[in-house]
Amino acid sequence: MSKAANTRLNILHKAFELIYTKGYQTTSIDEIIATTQVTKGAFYYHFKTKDEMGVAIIEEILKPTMQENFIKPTKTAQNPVEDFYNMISYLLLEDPFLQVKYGCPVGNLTQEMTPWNNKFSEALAELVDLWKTTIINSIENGKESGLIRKDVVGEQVAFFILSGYWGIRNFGKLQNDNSSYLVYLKELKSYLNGLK
Amino acid sequence: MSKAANTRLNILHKAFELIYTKGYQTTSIDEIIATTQVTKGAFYYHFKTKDEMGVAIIEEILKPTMQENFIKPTKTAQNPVEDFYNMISYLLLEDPFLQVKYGCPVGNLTQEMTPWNNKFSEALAELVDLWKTTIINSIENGKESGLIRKDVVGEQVAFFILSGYWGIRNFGKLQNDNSSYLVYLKELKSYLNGLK
DNA sequence: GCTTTTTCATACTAATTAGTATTTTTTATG
DNA sequence: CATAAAAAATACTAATTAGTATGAAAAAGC
Repeated sequence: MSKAANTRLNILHKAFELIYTKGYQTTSIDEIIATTQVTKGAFYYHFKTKDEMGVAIIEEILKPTMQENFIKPTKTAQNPVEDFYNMISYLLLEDPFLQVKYGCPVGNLTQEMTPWNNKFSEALAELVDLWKTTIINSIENGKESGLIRKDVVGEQVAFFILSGYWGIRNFGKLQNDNSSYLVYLKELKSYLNGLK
Repeated sequence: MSKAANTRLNILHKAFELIYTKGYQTTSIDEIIATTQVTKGAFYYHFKTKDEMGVAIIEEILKPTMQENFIKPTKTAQNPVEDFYNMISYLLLEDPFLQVKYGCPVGNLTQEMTPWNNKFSEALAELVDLWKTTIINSIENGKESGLIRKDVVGEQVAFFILSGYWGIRNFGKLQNDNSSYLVYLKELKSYLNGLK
């Protein structure tokens, strides 16, 4: 990787971490360049505006991460019900990057930037749609293989699961401990079993 | 109501509307006093800081509203399953103040202010706990009257319902139309029926 | 009516913000 | 090596921010 591409990625990564923990609006460019040890000239060489950087984070950091962690695994998936539970459980309890008190990066950005910034909205909507579609496909597969009831509606379940995930992430932020996660996961398991 | 108390409430109401639509951090005091037609002197007479005003909004605007709309109605509740559905459905589709594109005021504030502002966290946690407890009580009543299965765990269901609500509100913001609400509500009904 | 306290108005400050203008250094290319 | 282009460094600006200092008007108490 060229040195220039490296500084660019460095900015994106560090900025993402700051934004994840502090929020987008309250993370200043001065703060970003201070933690990246990059000057303002370099920053604005790579990004025309702060918002352009924000969208780049979504497309170049969040999207690939999601592809890798959520989309790819379902290709080799066997049992949708178990897979969904494991996916959510992993994200809530085990993912090494995500922290209870900071919530879900995608959820945070969605909450903060929509409906005021169209570029953000579009980039985030694309992400979420990708995830949603993956879940729907998984459910359809499950219906064909007989692991899921035929009358289950994939889109409904997808919205239900993802909404619950975003919501409980917000509860986690509020309470700053994962006890709510544990309670939630029990009910999620019960709900998912109802799809069989 | 005295004139002073009136200006105070006026500030709280207008500020709340601005914060609901724009977010807390991006709503400036200058903007608040401009829309309220109140001077900075008056503002800082009533509130020592912006954050103090923010907490006052939670306690003096959001809390009473929630009491009136969520807590009170359950006193005369008959069927928990139907009541939950109607409550969420009303909030999503019919409440005259709430708008799809602006999400849930409590959810928004939680997302934006936790875990960085303890005062906000505490005030919000109190609110949410109130709502949660109400749901749990309602479920216990339902279990006694035989409308809900005995093996249903109230706390789990409460978290599940509230999480879903917060989450789908975020979806609404993202898409800026209520189509996701409609899909979500169908699955919610299906889930709630499973509690019978 | 006079005084005190409450309530509000005006003008300011110091810090922070995103972004720019300009120059310098580094890298690529012939 | 020479030159051009890419990448980065420095110093600045104009606007916005929360909050303050100080004084004036309104209301309350006697």
